[in-house]
Amino acid sequence: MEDEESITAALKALSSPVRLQIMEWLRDPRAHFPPQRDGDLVEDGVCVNFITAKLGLSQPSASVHMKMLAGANLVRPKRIKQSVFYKRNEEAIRSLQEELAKRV
Amino acid sequence: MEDEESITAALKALSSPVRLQIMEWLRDPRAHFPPQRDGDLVEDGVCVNFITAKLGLSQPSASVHMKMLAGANLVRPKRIKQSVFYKRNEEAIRSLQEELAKRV
DNA sequence: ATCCTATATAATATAATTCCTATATAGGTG
DNA sequence: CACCTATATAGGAATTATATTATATAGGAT
Repeated sequence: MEDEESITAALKALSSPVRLQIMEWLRDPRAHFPPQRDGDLVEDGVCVNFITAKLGLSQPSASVHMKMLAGANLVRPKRIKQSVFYKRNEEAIRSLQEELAKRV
Repeated sequence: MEDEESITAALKALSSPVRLQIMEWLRDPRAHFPPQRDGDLVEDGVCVNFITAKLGLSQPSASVHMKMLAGANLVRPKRIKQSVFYKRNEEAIRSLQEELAKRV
């Protein structure tokens, strides 16, 4: 059971074409990103650096987008060495969809 | 199959607490709105006038919110006499949820 | 320590959202 | 027709979102 605030935060996070695109990419990291040295694409997540490059936005913009997705609990960050890797939070995503089915 | 634009439009429409609330009310109009003279709450939809009153916003603000929901195809307007009645578009809502399950 | 790479934060500009008041339009009623 | 009710549109103010460049911080490598 989520409160309305967390639901609208998640919906707002997803209502940007840029962030929706990121979420889609993260469903199948191996299909969309090159192999990484320091973290496994699937196990650990995708390095922000690669997401930034693929987006074609500035590094700070990408950083903020990822932070918003993380703030909505849709992805989770993991720091390895100097890099941050983002991975989908499947449980929270499922819970959002359930909550959405109840309310909308 | 919906295109990304219609999905993000729908998500944006739902990512406002006000509009999410409206969508919830419209799930069970009889539980949330008084009986109407000119149109059946369930068959025809809920009169904008009642939605406006329940929201506690100005009439133009309510009008714009409803227009956004309608623009995202989440509700459908029906004009009877001088009033407009809004009803959920269950098919489009289901289709959005399916599309969301595929992408997010 | 110095340098390099990766990410975050600050400052800023522009655009979009959300609300308001005032006004216009559309449709009935007397 | 004049008038009333219901809804939409226009214009404007405050807030939030999205992007940028410049700078700060964090961690490794030389």
